Amino acid sequence: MATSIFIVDDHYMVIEGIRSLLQPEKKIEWMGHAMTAASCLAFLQQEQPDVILMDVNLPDKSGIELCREVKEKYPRISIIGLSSFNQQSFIQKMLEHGASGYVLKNATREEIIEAIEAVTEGRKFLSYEAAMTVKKNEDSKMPILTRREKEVLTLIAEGLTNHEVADKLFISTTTVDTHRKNLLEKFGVNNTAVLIRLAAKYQFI
Amino acid sequence: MATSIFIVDDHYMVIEGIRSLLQPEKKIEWMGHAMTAASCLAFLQQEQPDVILMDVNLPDKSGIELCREVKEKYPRISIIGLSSFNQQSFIQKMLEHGASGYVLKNATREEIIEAIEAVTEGRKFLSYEAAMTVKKNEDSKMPILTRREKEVLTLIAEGLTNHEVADKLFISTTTVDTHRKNLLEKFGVNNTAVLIRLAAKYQFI
DNA sequence: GAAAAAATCATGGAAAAAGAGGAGAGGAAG
DNA sequence: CTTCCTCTCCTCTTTTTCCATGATTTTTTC
Repeated sequence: MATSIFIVDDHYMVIEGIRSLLQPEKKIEWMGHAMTAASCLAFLQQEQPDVILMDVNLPDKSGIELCREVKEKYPRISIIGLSSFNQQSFIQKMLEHGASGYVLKNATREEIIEAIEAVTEGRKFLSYEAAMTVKKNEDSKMPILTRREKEVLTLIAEGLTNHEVADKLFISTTTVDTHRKNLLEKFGVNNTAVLIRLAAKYQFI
Repeated sequence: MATSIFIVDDHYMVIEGIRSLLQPEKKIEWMGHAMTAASCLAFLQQEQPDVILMDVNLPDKSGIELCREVKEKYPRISIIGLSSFNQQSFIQKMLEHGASGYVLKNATREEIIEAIEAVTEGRKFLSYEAAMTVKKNEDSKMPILTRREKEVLTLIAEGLTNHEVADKLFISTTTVDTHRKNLLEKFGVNNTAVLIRLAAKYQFI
């Protein structure tokens, strides 16, 4: 029995690429595609595929949100996340919201087919590189910040001085100074410039 | 006479998608693809296509850099930038480094073909949305920096103090201070934190 | 070749951040 | 109950940045 699949991605080239890759595969039946979350949901009211390949970045809604909604209404459908960049947080969130797998857009034909097979059998599938990213980022230099440190960091990035941050958070200037020093230490840097650069890199701000 | 094209993109699905889209087109001859800047340059030593479709994000080198290199060695080749997100600075930089056009990855088949036709005729082609982005951002707040200002900004972002920057550039500390002040003024901010945040946003660093 | 822009340097002062060190209160986890 | 973490607060010194103002030389641009 063939596995029916549907794809949601706002990039025409990617849709076409996947279709072309899966064309010769007899075990896979192409049901169509949607370029927005809305049209995906509209389609699902008519027909339900076995598997949805879903981009994490959609124009009208995040793939993470769509993932949650689809799983809520149609729990039988397996969802495979699809992303061009290996952002660990997205991967994590897709899986938390019911996705069964994750493949990167530079995946090979074999990898996609393997992912589809895996999820139809109820297994999870993380493409090698995505798995590596999860791993790499875990032991990378990205520091773990406390709630307060994130608040302070955000305000620093907005240009507030220690004194202004202190006023805003109703704490002492010296406390802000301590948080700031801890931030510098956690990031392994010694001034605001590099702190903000890394914070931007790690998407804290 | 057919136009020969080559594609550089690290996403297999995109390569496959474009190939599939251009397959029926008789006027276009598919020469092959590369997934890294290095293999692209290696290919070009053997054969030169008329047009290269080039992703701005490559694993080993930025598309902007590759663009510059290719145009330097093979000025006859037209380059079309390819990107999934419409970041104005990338578009701008690709064009500054010799690209003749720019299409987004959600472009339609017609748009890609039109882009290829345009550049072979020596015209520039910016896909509608990309053009909109350029326009929108042109009258945005992105400041225009001088060569020296960019150098100073980069070093500040690396964590160097005015004194250290001065030593590195063989200029006086007061000169660095002046450049720094001008940077703050051009960005319309009043401290390093916001300066670096915006610099990161505008891809200066 | 004149005008504009960029790069260079300076003085002096106020504000802010960085560096070092210490310390107490409260909560979570073992 | 103790240990660890987070958040809080403090002093003191040094370094760095920010602000105001002005000026000379070199390079671009028209």
